[in-house]
Amino acid sequence: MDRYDPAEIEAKWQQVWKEEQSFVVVNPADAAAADRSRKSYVLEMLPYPSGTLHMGHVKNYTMGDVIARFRARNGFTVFHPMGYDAFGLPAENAAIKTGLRPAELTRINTDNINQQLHRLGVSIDWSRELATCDPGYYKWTQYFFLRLFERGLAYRKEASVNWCPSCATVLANEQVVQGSCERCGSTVEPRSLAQWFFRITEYAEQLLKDFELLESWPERVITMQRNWIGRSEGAEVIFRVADLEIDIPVFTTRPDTLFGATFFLLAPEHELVGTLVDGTEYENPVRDYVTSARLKPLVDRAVADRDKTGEFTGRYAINPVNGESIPIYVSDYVLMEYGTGAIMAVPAHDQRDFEFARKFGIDVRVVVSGEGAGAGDGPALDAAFEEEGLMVNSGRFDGMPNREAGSAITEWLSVEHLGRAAVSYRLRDWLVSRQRYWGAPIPVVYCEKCGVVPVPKSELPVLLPEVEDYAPRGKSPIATNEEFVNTTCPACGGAARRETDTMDTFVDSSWYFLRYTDPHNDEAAFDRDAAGYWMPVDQYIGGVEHAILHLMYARFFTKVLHDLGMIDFREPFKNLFTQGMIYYQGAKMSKSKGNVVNPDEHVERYGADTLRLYILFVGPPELDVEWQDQGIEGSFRFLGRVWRLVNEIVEKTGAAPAAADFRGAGDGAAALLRKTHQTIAKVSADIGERFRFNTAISAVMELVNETYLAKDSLLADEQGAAVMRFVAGSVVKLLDPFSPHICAELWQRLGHERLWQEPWPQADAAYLEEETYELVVQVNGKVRDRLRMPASAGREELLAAARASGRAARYTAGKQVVKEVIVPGRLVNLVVR
RNA sequence: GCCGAAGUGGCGGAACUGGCAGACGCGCCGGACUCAAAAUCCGGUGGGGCUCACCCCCCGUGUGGGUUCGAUUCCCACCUUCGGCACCA
Repeated sequence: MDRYDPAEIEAKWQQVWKEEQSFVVVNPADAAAADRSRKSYVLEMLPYPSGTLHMGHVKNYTMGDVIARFRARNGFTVFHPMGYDAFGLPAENAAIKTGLRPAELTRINTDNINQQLHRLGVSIDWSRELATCDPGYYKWTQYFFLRLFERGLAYRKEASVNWCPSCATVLANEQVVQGSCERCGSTVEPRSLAQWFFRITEYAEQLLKDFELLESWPERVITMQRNWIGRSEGAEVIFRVADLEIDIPVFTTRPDTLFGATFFLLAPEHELVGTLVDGTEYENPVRDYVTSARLKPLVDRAVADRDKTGEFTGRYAINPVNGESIPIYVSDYVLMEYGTGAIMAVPAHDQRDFEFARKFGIDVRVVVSGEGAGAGDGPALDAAFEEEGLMVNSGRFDGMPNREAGSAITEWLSVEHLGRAAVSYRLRDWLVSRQRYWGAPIPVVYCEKCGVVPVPKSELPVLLPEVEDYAPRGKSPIATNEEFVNTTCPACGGAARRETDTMDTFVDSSWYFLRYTDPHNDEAAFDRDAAGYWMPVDQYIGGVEHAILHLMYARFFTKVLHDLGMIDFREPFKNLFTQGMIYYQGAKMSKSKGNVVNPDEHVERYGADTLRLYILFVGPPELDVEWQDQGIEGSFRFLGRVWRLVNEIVEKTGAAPAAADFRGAGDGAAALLRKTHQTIAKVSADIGERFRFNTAISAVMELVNETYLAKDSLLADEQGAAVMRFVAGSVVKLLDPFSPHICAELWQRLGHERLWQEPWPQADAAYLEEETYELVVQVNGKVRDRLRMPASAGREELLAAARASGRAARYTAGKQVVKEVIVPGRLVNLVVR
């Protein structure tokens, strides 16, 4: 018997798969009419090509491959493409360091990853490979930008935005974590800049509602998105500024507390602040306050337990429900980006307002009174009362439950044209401009005469020009390329300047799954029927770190494309699986912590089959797991064990077929057959239904262990040998999705061809049933005996056997049996007193 | 502070619908093979007690309570760890 040599076997089969194009699928000739019931689109999040793949990728792509191979063997036409999220800052930063052009560097990295994926033996349709930095791809990213622009969904606006000083670019809200840049960790600064946004807020309601179209998504991902979108129901109420003919609307979720409003607040950025104070004695202090608030880092401003600050404007607002004049202040705890940037403040029922009122000596008026609440009056309160209760001090609404009163007040406001029911979202529009080089140029020009003019479709792509220096200077490096910048206006033919910002790379990855369906199309981003045939993605797999970012942007894009009439579905990913992270030495594997385990070294040392097997065996795929250096050794040993077992069977039984019917086989053979069918059933369910690859693998290990023990006696006779061949074939088939190379090889040695085209084994119910089982006999819930019983035994028989048990009798002697619990197939519990 | 996930041997982890806790793997211990070692094959391995000959008994799934004949599993309270959100009116 030759030794198990993974390097040789893996190269051999990878070559076969490449030559035969084993995993290439073609679009149906008439995609619109084709039967879609047996197609399955299995997709893993595309990698960002930063050098090489890490263990997280290996886990991601192995999981996807197990599902892809499993479905293919179960009769599905599996669509399993791959590409590269190739634009982005790291390539550019590395280019600045190494002097290589980002395009070159990216090419090197994608080639490298392509090779790594081949070496892992992932069953990918390589004919559809794409990179988002190819002009043939980003042409369509730019095209979508223009379609959004046409619809008013892409717009340019001057706003206070998040600026990362270290990346020297602006960031979307989603890319700011706790006031810091998601990528580099620097503290983000506010800056007022004119930037391009996508109007994702327009889709806030759809993004929430369409969760119901999803088949299976992790609940926590849905929750995270729901929280991020942050829908609040309430009312918009109009307050008039006394002495000035100005109306200021506010948004509140508590219209029931309107009678308790004792002051009014504007965000420092509110456009009316100047109007209120200009020319008054309050102008200077208020302007000073606004200036300092604007300079404050966003992190500092977002801290909840910070002392409340503010400035009185000298103006008063009139409360529409009771005509009272309440003072207007400016305070930085009011955010311009949320609601209307102005609020009515009800200190008795909002903790933040309460703190402000106490500091500034403003009245606190209770209008909702409930149990445990300071039913007492304002001065007695030591905290805001935010619970439910009955209305007081609220005119004709007194005595009503506050929830009811909220609706009644909103209704009344609406009749009087002083307000209306309203919904507000926490979600902000998606800021897509970036002042960096390595991205898709935003396809617009600025003309002195015509203003903002979109580049016509026929002139796409707007090619990313070469530049001398990629270093970020607060402006896109492209801005230095005069040849690029200076152009003519597509509308009037006059002189114009190109936009020099590039798009956020999350735009690129918001539609790549559609491009795979028709990757070489020059006429369109994709063919409608091809996309309609393959989409939506049946199983999407990736890291939970994209719960909000990529997954929400891709959902948004899909909805826009639906509304543009380009596709018929509104959700891109029907089922989502989020994998856990890999820990090592107690911490997340990361370059900065220096605790990375390099997959290449392990492929070299043990082979891809072992690495794939181990990474899924180490624990449940959705949980974070700990990488153990010695653990992988065990997986390698196991594959060696399988190798020797199957080879020995081949050597000793020759090419004799595995007999189909083993009825009448000896006891040992029958037991092993039963185990085999049980294993087939378990592995099928674990992969197909539960995604529990670790237990599927351990089930195969059990079968292999039992086979080793039965081996010598079974190989002694002909029928036993036939059983052994059947078992060997089953082991190889069951293990194939995890470790496809060794299985392909062993399958060939068993006298067959192309394991990856074999149908998945089916468990025969006739073998699953055990004839006897071990009945547990309990006394008062404690196990006292185990009896072998026929599977057919009835309740009476089980009870009689339990009562006859001598061991159990020791605990029932002299006592009275007050209850008998009989669970056929499991146990009998005698309850004694 | 709010929301979510998790807590089981020396370690990674099993236990599907409330029914034998610790599958499988790692590590460790012992045996076989070998001049020897590696590799391989076989066996043992939660803790404690015992007339420790493997009979047998007790304890044991983060902590404390509860429901139940029976709880790793369900309920309540708490502790710890990780993730998300956090002045969003």
